[in-house]
Amino acid sequence: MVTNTEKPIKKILNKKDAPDVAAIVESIIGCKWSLHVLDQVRRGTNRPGAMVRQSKGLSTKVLNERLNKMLRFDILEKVSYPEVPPRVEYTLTNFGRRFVGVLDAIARLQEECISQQTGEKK
Amino acid sequence: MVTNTEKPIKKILNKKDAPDVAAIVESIIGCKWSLHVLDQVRRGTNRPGAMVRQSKGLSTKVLNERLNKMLRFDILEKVSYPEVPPRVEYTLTNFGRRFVGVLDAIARLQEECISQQTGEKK
DNA sequence: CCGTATCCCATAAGATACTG
DNA sequence: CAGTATCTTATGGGATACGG
Repeated sequence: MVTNTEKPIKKILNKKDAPDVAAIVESIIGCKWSLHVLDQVRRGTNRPGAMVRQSKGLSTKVLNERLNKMLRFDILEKVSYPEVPPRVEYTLTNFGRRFVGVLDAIARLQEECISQQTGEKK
Repeated sequence: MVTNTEKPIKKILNKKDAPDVAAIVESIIGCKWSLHVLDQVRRGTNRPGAMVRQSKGLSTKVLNERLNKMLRFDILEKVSYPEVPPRVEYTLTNFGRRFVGVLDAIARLQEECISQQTGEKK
C-alpha cells in the first residue's frame, strides 16, 4: 500500500499494470462529494439532475467533476439516451461494484463500533 | 453511510454515539500523507524523526498535522519518554487496529485486481 | 529530537451564467 | 436536462526557521 505523494491520474491509470487501488481510493475519497455520489448511484439515483436535486449544496460543476473522475477510474459508466430532452444514466462498472466493497468495509466497522458500544452499557 | 458536507471534527467526535467511521475515513484518507503515516506506524516506524527521514517530501509540519488528527480520532496513541534528547513513539490504539482493517480491504482489492489481470493473460 | 509558527502557492469547491 | 466556463474563496500542504 502507501501512496505518499499524490500521483497524477495518468500515472495511476498507466495500465498494463493493475490499477493502484490505494491511490484511487485516496483520490476519490479525498474529494468531498465522491462518497455521496457513489452512494446515490448505488441506490439507484443515477441521473445527474436527480442527484443535484437530492443533494443540498451540490452544484452541477462539482458533480460533473466527480462523475468524470470516476469515469476515468472506471468506477462508473455512462449511458446517454438519444432523446429530447436528453437523458443520461451513470452506473457502477464491475470494478466499481468491487470498489464500493471497500465502502462496505467502512460500514461494517461502523456497525461494530455501535454494537460494541451498546454492549458496553450493560 | 454518506458524508456529503464535511463535518467538523467536533461533530464527528460528539460522542455518546459511536464514532462516525465514514466521516473519519473521509477525514483521514482525504489528507495526503495519512495512509503513508499509518502504514509506517503499523510497520514499526513510529518515531517522528524516523518517519520524516524515510519519507521523501514529508515535512514535520504536515506530519504533525496528520499525527494530531489521528490522535484526536483515537486512531493513534502517543507515548513520550522523559529522556534527553526526547523520545516519542506513536502506536495504534484498539480502534486504530480495527481502522487499518479498512486499509486491508483496499489491499485485498488490489490483490484481486492484480491476480485477475495476470489471469486474463492466458 | 520533537513540535509549532509563517509565508506562499496550488487547488478543491461554491455560486452563477450560459450552450447544446 | 446535461454539461461547460468563469470567478472567488477557503484550505491543504510545501519550505523554512525557530523554540522546548
